[in-house]
Amino acid sequence: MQTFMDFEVPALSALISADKLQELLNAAKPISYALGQVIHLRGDQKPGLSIVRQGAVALGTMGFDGEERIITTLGPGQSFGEFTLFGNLPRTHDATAIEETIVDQVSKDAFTAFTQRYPEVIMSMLVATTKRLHAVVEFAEDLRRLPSDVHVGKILLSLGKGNSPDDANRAQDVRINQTQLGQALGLTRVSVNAALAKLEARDLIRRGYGRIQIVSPIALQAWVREQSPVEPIDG
Amino acid sequence: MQTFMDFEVPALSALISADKLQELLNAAKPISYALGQVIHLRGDQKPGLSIVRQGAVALGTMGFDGEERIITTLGPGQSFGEFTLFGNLPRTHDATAIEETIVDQVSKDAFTAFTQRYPEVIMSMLVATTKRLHAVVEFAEDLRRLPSDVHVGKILLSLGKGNSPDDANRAQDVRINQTQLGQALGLTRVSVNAALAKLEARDLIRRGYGRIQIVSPIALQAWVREQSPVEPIDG
DNA sequence: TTTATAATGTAAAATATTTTACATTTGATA
DNA sequence: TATCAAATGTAAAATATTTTACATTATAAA
Repeated sequence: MQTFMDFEVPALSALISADKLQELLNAAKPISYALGQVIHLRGDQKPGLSIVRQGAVALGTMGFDGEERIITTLGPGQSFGEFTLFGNLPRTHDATAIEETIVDQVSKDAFTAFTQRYPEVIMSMLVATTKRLHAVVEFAEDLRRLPSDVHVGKILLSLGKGNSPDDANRAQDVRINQTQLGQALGLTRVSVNAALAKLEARDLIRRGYGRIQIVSPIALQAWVREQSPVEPIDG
Repeated sequence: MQTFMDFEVPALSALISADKLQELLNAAKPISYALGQVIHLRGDQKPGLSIVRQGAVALGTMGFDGEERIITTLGPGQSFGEFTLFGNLPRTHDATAIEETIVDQVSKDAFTAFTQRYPEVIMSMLVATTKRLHAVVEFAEDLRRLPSDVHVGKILLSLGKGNSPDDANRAQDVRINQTQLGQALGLTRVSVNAALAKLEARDLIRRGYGRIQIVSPIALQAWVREQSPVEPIDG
């Protein structure tokens, strides 16, 4: 599923074995949501883990203008709500179904029972959370230090990685529009377009409709490194 | 100890009981560092948990100009290196002793043995890591969305919180200089000063030498909320 | 194919931020 | 106290980014 922050939410199946995951799902309550239906809002108190079974969920926050800024979208197998479970925090983002969606809702008690039965799951969660923390720390660093064109290039690389098999020399398509890219980076569409124009002038990317082609991932990466004050660490 | 990112590193003593912590320290190797001595550099591979016993350690990264950008400073009882333990990542920041310092170095093996003996420690780490993740996610959001004066005000509040007893109406001193504040927020000193001048014009703060006085935390907080597109969630 | 919508490309004016420069103030310390 | 280094205050020019506006292009749907 397409995400456009450079910290991805790992699918639960990457953290928990299939049979354990099934057991967890058995303890969950499936709830259906129509397209556009709100699942919960930022600030909501009810803790629990939400696992997308079918469809897609957008996580974001609403701005002054009443417009939703989407941070990431989650597909089948992906989950959200960890902050409410482990951080004792209210929901940190609005969640909206952007398709016909079924979400398996695991209560905090059910999840606690599950981890008591399989304590090793906690370590898996810790590893995943640590990696996410690292990715976000680096992202925050980039927000503060990178010029916009370099940052645009860098995030394109991270978005491209998930797509095709890793042939770093072959051109790669990233399906994202410039408005979304701007929201991810804290820039307007106009600035994103200008940044992309600069990259295009160097023949590193090509602008398309709802997509951007990375001409050569390896070349783009080399240029980004050259422009970065700090050597990137791959998560 | 003074930190100036809004995600603080909790002291280990907040996560582990005193006797267990002592046991962990017994398995550690104390190493002394002189003022200015480098403990490790970003990218270094050797995993392990480092616990400050005495003195102070600055974490940061070096820019093009060769100047260190300090992200946080750690004092006695605080630790660093979790990314290498749980994320299997190299060191993500340069660490430098900024006083005569002793660091207890716990090897990865020693730490693994410790968590096997006390599995509940893993949950404590997960809770702490989740809270830090949440704080950094919100911080990244602020970097993208808040005008500089609002962001400066917000970070002052978070820095002030750690100081005096919580009398939200009494004036509060934050000991930080404008250059450091700028590094934390991705702004230059000149911009920070301009932002502070705006806040001062509203009588929300007063600028000092190496410090900033929050005239009334409650008033500053109200103003920050008013200017923020999203209601803050307190971690 | 036609039409409507979404998305892009770009220019110009308005703001915001950085860069550069220099004077002043503060605090530490000789 | 006198001196020095660190930190602040501020102005002006140079850049970068946003805002606003409008034309063009691409895609999906009728």
